This record gives sequence, structure tokens and C-alpha cells, in this order.
Amino acid sequence: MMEAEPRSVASTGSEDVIVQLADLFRLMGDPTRLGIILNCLNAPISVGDIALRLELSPSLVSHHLRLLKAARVLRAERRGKQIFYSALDAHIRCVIEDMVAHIGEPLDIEGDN
Amino acid sequence: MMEAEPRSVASTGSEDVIVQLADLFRLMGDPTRLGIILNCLNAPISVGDIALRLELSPSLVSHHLRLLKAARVLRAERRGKQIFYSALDAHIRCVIEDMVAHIGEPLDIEGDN
DNA sequence: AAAACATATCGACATATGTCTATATGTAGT
DNA sequence: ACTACATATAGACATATGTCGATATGTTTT
Repeated sequence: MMEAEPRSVASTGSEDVIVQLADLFRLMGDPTRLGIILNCLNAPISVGDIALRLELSPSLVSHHLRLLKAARVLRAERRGKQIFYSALDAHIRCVIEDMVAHIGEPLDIEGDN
Repeated sequence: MMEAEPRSVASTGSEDVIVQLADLFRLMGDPTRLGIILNCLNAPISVGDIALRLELSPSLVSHHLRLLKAARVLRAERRGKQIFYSALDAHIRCVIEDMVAHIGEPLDIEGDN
């Protein structure tokens, strides 16, 4: 029996899958929030430490963390007074690495029209 | 000699790389635009066909295509009266596939707090 | 229980952004 | 050159969104 090809992501057309994807990309589409995500990729890090590293107010960081947690990009884990955030799974890292590769693209010359 | 590890994307800290990345993610963060991108992944497609498939005005499609072309997500190619758009490279597809995988994640139970 | 600390939430604001309508540019055929 | 067609651009509008300041919630220590 023939494995049904994973069906090209474009052809699924599932309207809501697209909305789900867009929601995630939109979350990564803000430099502040992307910076926060990057800081959570390697190891769990506390809200305060993120704020220090990025020179942002804890309030702002917390605000963004709430969105990222709700979207299941990050996960929260309490340790005493502090709360540590980390990537929920490894896919986000892949997504970012692919996009970095895209940026690094030769930009195949051809005139910018 | 030791290959310098590609250096974790998080540690580069390069402020403008983050902005560049965020710009790309933000472009993919709109459902309409993401739909347009998806339609350009498999084969070059004309502005009018995209508009038909997504039931959008050619004007709106063109508007978004301009942004996507400027950001080097898509490339344009004229064929007679029509202009065909397609993905500039394969990375965007990878990015989307990774994100689909992320969505498909088991959602490891643990209570939503 | 009260104080100190860490994080989260709320309300308000300025700006960014997606969409629409109308108009412009550009290309092919008569 | 004129028409028809395909795409692009411009201006205007309503909405969405990131940031700030002040306040609230929750946790540990004394």
C-alpha cells in the first residue's frame, strides 16, 4: 500500500493550519520577542536575566513571555521565586536556523529590478 | 584545526541579524501573505492565479508580492503579459515544514497553568 | 504576618500594518 | 496609436500591536 505522500504543505489548504502557522511566525516577527526566544534556546533562563541581557524592562519581557507561552513556543518552570523559560521543543531552533541559512543565501545576482 | 562551531544563533547577538530575521518572520506572520507564499512554493504562479486561488483582489496580491520580492522571499519572472512568482530558494519551504512539525507536536501534557 | 523580591497584569498611547478603491504602468494584439 | 489585459502603485482608513508606567499577584525569608 502506497504511503500517502505527506501532501505538500501548500496543497492542504487547511485554512486554520495556515492561520496557526501565521500566528507563530507573527510572534517571531518582532525583534524584541525574537531576541527573547533566542535567549531561551540554549538553557532555561529567568525573566529577570532575559531583561538584563536584552536591557528591557521585566514588565515588557513578561508580557512577551506570556504570548510565547500561550503559543507553546516556550515553557515556564518555577524555581523558587524565579520562573525559568525555555523552548518547548527543538523545532523552533530548526526554524530559525533555516531562516539564517536563507539570509546567508548568495543572493544570486540578477539585478534588483 | 577545529571547525569553529557555527556559533549558536543565539550567541551571535548581532542586533541587525535579529532584525533581519524578524523582518522575514513578520512577513510570514500574516495569513494572507503566508497563503501567497505557499502557493509559490511548488511552481511559478501568476499574480492573477494566486488571486483566483485565494479569492483575493489582484491589487492586494500584488501589494503583498511586492513586499515578499523586496525581502527576497520570492522572485518574479515575466512571461508575456503575466508575471510569475516563485520561491527564491528552498529554505523557506524548510522553515515552514519545521513549523508544521512544531504544530504537530504532542503538546506534552502537564497542565496549561 | 509583614517585607522584599520576582513576575504578571492592566490601561493608555503612538505607531505599524492589512485592506480597500481608484489610478497608473506596462505588455501584447489589432 | 489604440484597446484590452495583467500587474503595480498611491492614498485613506480601521484595526492590530509593541511599549510604557502603575498596580497586582505570588513566593520566600525574617
